[in-house]
Formats: sequence, structure tokens, C-alpha cells
Amino acid sequence: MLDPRLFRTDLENTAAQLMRRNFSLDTAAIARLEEERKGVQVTTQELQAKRNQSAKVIGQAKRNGEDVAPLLAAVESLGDELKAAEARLGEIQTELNAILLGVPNLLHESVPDGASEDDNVEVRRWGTPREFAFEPKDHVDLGEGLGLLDFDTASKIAGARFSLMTGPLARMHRALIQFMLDTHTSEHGYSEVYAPYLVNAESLYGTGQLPKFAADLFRVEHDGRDMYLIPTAEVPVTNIARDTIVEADQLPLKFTAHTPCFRSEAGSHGKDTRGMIRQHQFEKVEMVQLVRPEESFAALESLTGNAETILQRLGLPYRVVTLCAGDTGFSSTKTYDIEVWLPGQGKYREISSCSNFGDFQARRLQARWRNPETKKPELLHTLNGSGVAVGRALVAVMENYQQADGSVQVPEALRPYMGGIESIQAKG
RNA sequence: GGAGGGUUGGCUGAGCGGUUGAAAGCACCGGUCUUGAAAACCGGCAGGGGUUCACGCCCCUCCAGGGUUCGAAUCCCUGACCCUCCGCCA
Repeated sequence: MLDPRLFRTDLENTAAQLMRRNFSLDTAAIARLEEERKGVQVTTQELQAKRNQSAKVIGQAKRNGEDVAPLLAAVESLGDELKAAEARLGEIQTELNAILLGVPNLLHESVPDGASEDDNVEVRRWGTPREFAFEPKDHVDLGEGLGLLDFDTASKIAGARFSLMTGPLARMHRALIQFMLDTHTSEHGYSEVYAPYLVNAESLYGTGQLPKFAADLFRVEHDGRDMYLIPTAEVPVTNIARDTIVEADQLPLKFTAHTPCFRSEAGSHGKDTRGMIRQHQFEKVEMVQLVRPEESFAALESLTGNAETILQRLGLPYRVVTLCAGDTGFSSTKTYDIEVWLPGQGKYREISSCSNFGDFQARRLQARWRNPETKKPELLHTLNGSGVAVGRALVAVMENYQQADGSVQVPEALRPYMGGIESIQAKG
């Protein structure tokens, strides 16, 4: 959520900045509501002050044993007037708040202009895509050829957009998770978190998935209340800081968590219908940082670097792109996507997304820190990034490490997690 | 699932329906003292909002939402969460 003060003091400039995202702010409506809010709020507060005064006087009189009947008569109509004013003020505030909740974050000045992913700007590349002496297969052919990946059975069990892995392939999937968690905790200074996979609506408002993106979520009813399967670990982990004030010496807070992620939107676009690139359920290792405001852009660089380390250790070629204005997520001020090379598709595909949210999430979350200079609680800055998407990492390993006979070599970094085996061979 | 108890400021914890936005303690900040530190003593210290050039003044907030009342942290209703005991359970 943006600072509501922007609506009061810097409306036109805010609207202009939002146009970079192609988001048009109804400044006329907001100005009108703000104007009315001001008047009604002043009236309301005057009535409240009057009520407090009268109550005090009456209390005093009563204690002195005086007759309070005339005093009571004098305030008779006050209650109704006040109630009406409070009700109207509430309506206006609800309306303004609804608008505010739908407004995306302001972009950092370094974010390039552009409308779609075609306008994203490449920042750097790492590694060189391998030359194949044979026609490289994609992960579906490889996995099914090995007899370890089975989409038909998955769809029997659950439906489209789910996958079933068995044997050493399932183990490699698990190995990737362990490898990533170990790297982030022992080398990058993150503390490991195990968090709920079902969350309440408040948490989703906090990180910005609600109210705007309800359709992307799996909703579960429990005891007559709605709960949601997390679409990313960002939700439970960032919400650790909701409604808290962190002492300055505790910062930065760096968390990493492995969780499954559930997304109902996957599949509705007809994209990536083949394979496990886009699934309703997938695993992710996530990094979350809560930092002092002045440090958040430096933190974005290091967090992105932490994700890159994973790909480097796995020997997977990738590139980093800065998302353009039109492609940057709702809550983000700036996002880097890391795209891994997939020989089966002959292109780079997103495997991690690292964002700085500034104070946008923190304001919704009321996640604050005590600034020693001002002695006041101030909003934190929040960041997160995938470190990295596990299913896609598995796809990348399979495709990049495939052999002519359809087997898959195990990257060095994963061997300790796989009982030392060097390759995954066809079953039987 | 059953029966009780609870939710107050950064933390602990008082709080008769009427100067209680809230005692006290801790923590924190400043000062006195000290060569320095500790201790002791003195003082300060919730958050959000409105208005003001500013000093200030005012409003809201004691889990949330309703209600009673001239007046609610305090009474009533509903809900959430936490704790204890019993039952069940991986």
C-alpha cells in the first residue's frame, strides 16, 4: 500500500508515476473524497470533543450532588449527530482505503520503461550453453523415457497441471531443496524457517495478494472461515513481521524457507501446457529479507546474487534481467528475474524472481523497526526472491545434464545429497 | 469434541462506569554523582490521525466488531486468538 499522504499532498505526481505501469489513478475521485473527508473529519472530531467535555462536566456535577437534568437535556441531540458524522466518515475512509488497496507500488527510477516482458533489460549472463552432439530432449521426454516422470498418473490422481515423480528423479528434486537450504543457511546468512502452508486472509492482504489477486489462490473453507494455500513462502515468512516492531540491532532479518506453492492461475493462460514448468503445485526455496529502508536496494543486489550462486554451483547457464515498468509485479519497486537456459526449449526461462517492495508491504503489514536516530517505530523494507524454484531447477538440470542415451548426469553439488550417485539411468 | 481461565503501552503487570491514555516494575533515553564504569538519585519515554508557519490545541486507539450509557479498559452480545484440564489423534 502506498502512503496515504501521497493522496493528500502529491496526488498528481503520484498519478504520473503510476502511468509508467499503465495504471491510471482516478485523481478527480480521490481529490473529491479527500476534500469531503477533511470536512467530515473535522466535524466529527468537534462533536467528539463536545461529547467528552459534556461527559466530564456531568460527572463533575454529579459528584458534587448537583442536579444534572438540564445538562443531560443539553446534550440530547449530540449522540445522533455524532453517530451520523462517524458513519459518514467511516464510509469515506472505507472508500479511500479500497482505492488505495488497488494501487500498485511506485517504481524505482532505475526500472526501465516498457509494456511487456519483451521490454525487459538484460543485465548480465553467466555460463555458456552447452553444445550438444545430439538433438537435446526436453525434460518431459527425458523423464518419461527414464520412467521416472508420469503426468498421466498425476492427472488421474489430481488433474491437469500436476506431476508425479518417482525413484532417483524424486530424490534429485529433494536433493535440490536440501542443497539450496544448506547453501543459504550456511553461506548466505539466512535462518531456516518452517511455516504454515495454509494462511488466513490477513496475511495475504499484508503481502499484497489480496484483494486484487484472489483468483490466483486456492481457497479452503474451514470452520466456516476461508483459508488459503500459500502461493509462495513469501506470504507466511514475510508475515512473521506483521504487527511487530523490530529492534535496530536485529536487522537485517534474513529468512529462507522451503515450501510447496499452490497457484490456481497456472494453466488458465494456455502457456507451458507441456511438462512441469507451470503447475498448480510446485516447490520453492524462498529468501526473505527485512531491512532498514536505506539498505533495501543494496539488499536486492545481494539477494539476487544469493540466488545466482545456486545456479552457478549447479553449473546452469543463466541471465539476469531487470523487469520493465509494465512487467514489474504489483507490490514491487524493482524486480530482477533470473532466467535459466533450457536446451529443450532453446531459450532462457524464469527460475527466480527477486524483488524489493520498499515499504509497500510493510505498510500493510505494520512491520516496523525502531529507528535509533528518531527513536520512533518506522516502516521496514521487505524483499524476497526465489532461491530458486525447485521444479524448474530440476527441469534445468535434466535438460542441461542429459546424455545421448537419455540418462542424466548428477551435478557435483548434488551428489552428496544423492548417496554419491553420478547419473540417473533408465529404470529397470 | 467437552469444561474453565485469559487478551491492557517495547516487555511484565495494576486498573470502583466519571481528569485512567492508563499505577507500578523492567527495558530504553537524558542528567547528577564518578578518573571511567557500575550502583544510587532526578527527569523523560505508547501508537495513529486532524489542525497550525510554529508553540500548541484537538480526536482516535486498553484483541476485533456490535450494544447499553450524558460518559466504557471497566457492563452486555458476537467473533478471533492464547492458556489449563479432559477426550481424540500423526
